[in-house]
Amino acid sequence: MDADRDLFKALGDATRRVILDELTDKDGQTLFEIRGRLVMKHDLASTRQAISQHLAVLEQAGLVHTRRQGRFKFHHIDTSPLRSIIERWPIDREEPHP
Amino acid sequence: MDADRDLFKALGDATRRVILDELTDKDGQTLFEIRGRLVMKHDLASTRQAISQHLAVLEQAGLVHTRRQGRFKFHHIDTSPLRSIIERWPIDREEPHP
DNA sequence: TTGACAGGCAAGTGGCCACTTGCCTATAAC
DNA sequence: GTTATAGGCAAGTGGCCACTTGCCTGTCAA
Repeated sequence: MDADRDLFKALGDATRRVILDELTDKDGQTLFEIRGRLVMKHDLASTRQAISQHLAVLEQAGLVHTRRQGRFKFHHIDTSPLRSIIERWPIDREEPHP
Repeated sequence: MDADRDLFKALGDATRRVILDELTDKDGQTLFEIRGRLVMKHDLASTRQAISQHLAVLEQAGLVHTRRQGRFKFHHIDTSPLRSIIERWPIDREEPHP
């Protein structure tokens, strides 16, 4: 229940959106890989714990699926929940000359 | 700047999402019309002020445009900002048989 | 088996945000 | 003019949430 609440809550944070960006750029990263990218490319000095919690929120929203392998946990993006947004509020066709 | 911050903040509240639903159903409503619909159809006993503030947030996000006429102010939905979402994180093509 | 590495659990804290409350402006009907 | 209607401005408050902190579990190499 409350699937859209989880979805929009997940999208509501800027750091989580950047995480989705990085997973779009390179899917299947570990927590530490993601953290490295946030620091390098986005000057986001987040704690490991903070990012871990962000990933949990993204997973609950169905935007990220995880896969365990040994002591690694790989994170995979899934954009299909976003479809509910454009289905709920259809986007007007682009009109070339208004 | 921070256009997407405004956008996702606007979408982050359940009442605002219902307001977008109602404007999708019937565009160009006044504040009191919207309030009436929230009470009737969604059992949301919100104050006029609360809804007014919600509409301001939606307007700042570009999801709602307003038009004044006499003492009335009509609210029009604009879903085009939503396009940035699916452009940012492309939605995978639906695969009929995985 | 001992240490390093990848990740998890849980309590505490500070800031943002939704909502209320009270008062005010403007248009229109009587 | 007087009254009702439609909406606005601004300060105060409570709750949720991002983030930290401290400690713990599990995997692999040496």
